[in-house]
Amino acid sequence: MKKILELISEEVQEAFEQAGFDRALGKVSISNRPDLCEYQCNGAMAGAKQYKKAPIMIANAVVEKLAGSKVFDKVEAVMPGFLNMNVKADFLAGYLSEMKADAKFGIEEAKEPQTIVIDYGGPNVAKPLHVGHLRSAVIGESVKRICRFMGHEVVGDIHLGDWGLQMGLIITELKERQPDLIYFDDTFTGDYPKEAPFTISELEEIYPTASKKSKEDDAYKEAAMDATFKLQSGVRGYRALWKHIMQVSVTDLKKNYANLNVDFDLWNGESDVQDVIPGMVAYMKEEGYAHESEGALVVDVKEETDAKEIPPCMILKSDGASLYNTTDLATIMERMNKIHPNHIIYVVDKRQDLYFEQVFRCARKTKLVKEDTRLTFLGFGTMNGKDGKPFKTRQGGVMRLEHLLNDINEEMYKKITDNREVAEEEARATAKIVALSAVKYGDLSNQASKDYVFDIERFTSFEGDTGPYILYTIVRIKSILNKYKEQGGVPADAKIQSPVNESEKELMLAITQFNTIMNNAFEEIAPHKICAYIYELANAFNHFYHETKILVEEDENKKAGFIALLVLARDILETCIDILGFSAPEKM
RNA sequence: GUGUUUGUAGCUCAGCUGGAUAGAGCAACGCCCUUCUAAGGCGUGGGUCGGGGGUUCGAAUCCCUUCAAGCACACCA
Repeated sequence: MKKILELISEEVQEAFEQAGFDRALGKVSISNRPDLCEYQCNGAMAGAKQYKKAPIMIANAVVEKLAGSKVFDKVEAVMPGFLNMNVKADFLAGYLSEMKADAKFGIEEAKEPQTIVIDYGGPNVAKPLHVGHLRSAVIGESVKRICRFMGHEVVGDIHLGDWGLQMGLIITELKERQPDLIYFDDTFTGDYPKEAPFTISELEEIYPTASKKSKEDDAYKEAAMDATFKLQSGVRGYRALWKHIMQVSVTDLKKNYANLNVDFDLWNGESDVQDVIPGMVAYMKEEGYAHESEGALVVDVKEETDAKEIPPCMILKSDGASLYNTTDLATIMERMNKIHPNHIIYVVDKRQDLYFEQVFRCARKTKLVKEDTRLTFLGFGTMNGKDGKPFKTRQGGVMRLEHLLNDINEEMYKKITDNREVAEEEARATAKIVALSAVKYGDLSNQASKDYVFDIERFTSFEGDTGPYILYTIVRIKSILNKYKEQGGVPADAKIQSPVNESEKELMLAITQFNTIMNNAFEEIAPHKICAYIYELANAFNHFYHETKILVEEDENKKAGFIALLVLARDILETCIDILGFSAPEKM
């Protein structure tokens, strides 16, 4: 269904045309002076030059044509030429009724659904997730849900760092510790054990140890590089160990991501494209895209319009080894072949901006992607501590994601039990739900591209622009609806009525924005717009709640109208938070 | 050095495809619970939109310039 602004604009555009002016001038927007009106149109001022008329003259002429409109309650021309209008109560009620009857509250799904791949620039295996992985997961998950809600096909790929030296390091360290493992016996031809010879916590300790040793000990580093080479050339025992590392890591990663309510359709990684790299490199050479430079194989990607020199995109290092670029390009090629995406969105740290610019240009130049395939770099900013510097533990180390989440759960639990008597188990469960809203809302309510300050105290507060405040509002609505049911009412049967007071009308107006907001959030890939919207909606509800006695209303018709509005408000709020990637409890 | 991003209230942030008096939240202060969750609501104070030019009937928003901070700049990812 049409957005309310479209409906209103059409009405005003018609009036502009009837008055002898260009239709296009009749575009209506939400009023930026809510004290004066609900909607405004500035077209009269924009058209003044073109028609050599004073703006107010044009505005007056349009007002005249709008007399008797079925949409507007009030239309007036104000100096110097603003058109101010309020909509009729029954028009508004009619619009909301339509929204309520629609499965997606008025959102029209894309007529030509696109296939969108989201690349989370995933974590490295065998390393615990840390706070740096939070944003990619949280933002990516939300972007995925926004796109899906708008009717597109989305494939989320975690894209693990599962190849290269880090794997060689782990294997080397394992060999130091357990040289007798059959994986290191070249003469062994039987089946390797199913169980990995290490646990996740050992693995998490092995990598940093090995990494440190390799920096201090050249022979060790040599050994690690050799192990990497053996792994990559397919030595059986090494491959088997690699599989164990992968299996143990991925199991752990899945558990951690599940706690964040984040999941991926594909658990691909760098290792998945190794087989296609030689073919891709050969292709780039044959077609003359790639050439040698300082011993390395590169593709030039600079353009005349560049304000600054963009270095070439390196395909192979001078020792012939592949690197991140190679893998990413090969991944693009594979995706084009297997998934045929219209659009690939990379949700990665914004510091990789230049790097991705190179990769994208290279992919276009070498025709790995079709001309109309969109490649988007959705770079996100750093998560800082209260001091404005990158978030660290109290000791100054990197904070593990698991610990961060535990801290917040704990904080939330404390708040919940401080506030009222709740059974232990229920308090824990509620704390977990609310804590997740705190983290995700805290992150998503900021523009993705900006750095932001992670402040547990602020995020977990029930006051202000926070996740818990949104949940509290939803729970409040649910509570009223439950009481209504206890009284014998059936919320689902209630019909929207015309608003009976100002705060109800304001709530209704806020609800009508859903369609516009979702479209904007999708177009601009901007989850923070949804946060801003639900905050406004929650405020509108709370205001209405305080002005209006709902359950004690004696006029049953009016009461049903309130209830219908609450049902719609709840559904839209819950839809929005679901799109943001969290949910509301029944009680809190 | 080059490029790039950011600079809005004491703090954390919206607003940036130009429109009327620049908005929220937190913090401060003051009201509102015999009434559907007061984990709430209402209100008050607080701003050279980094500075300076320009374009425009109109600029936080567009352009130029300047200052400050962050980040990036081919064999890491």
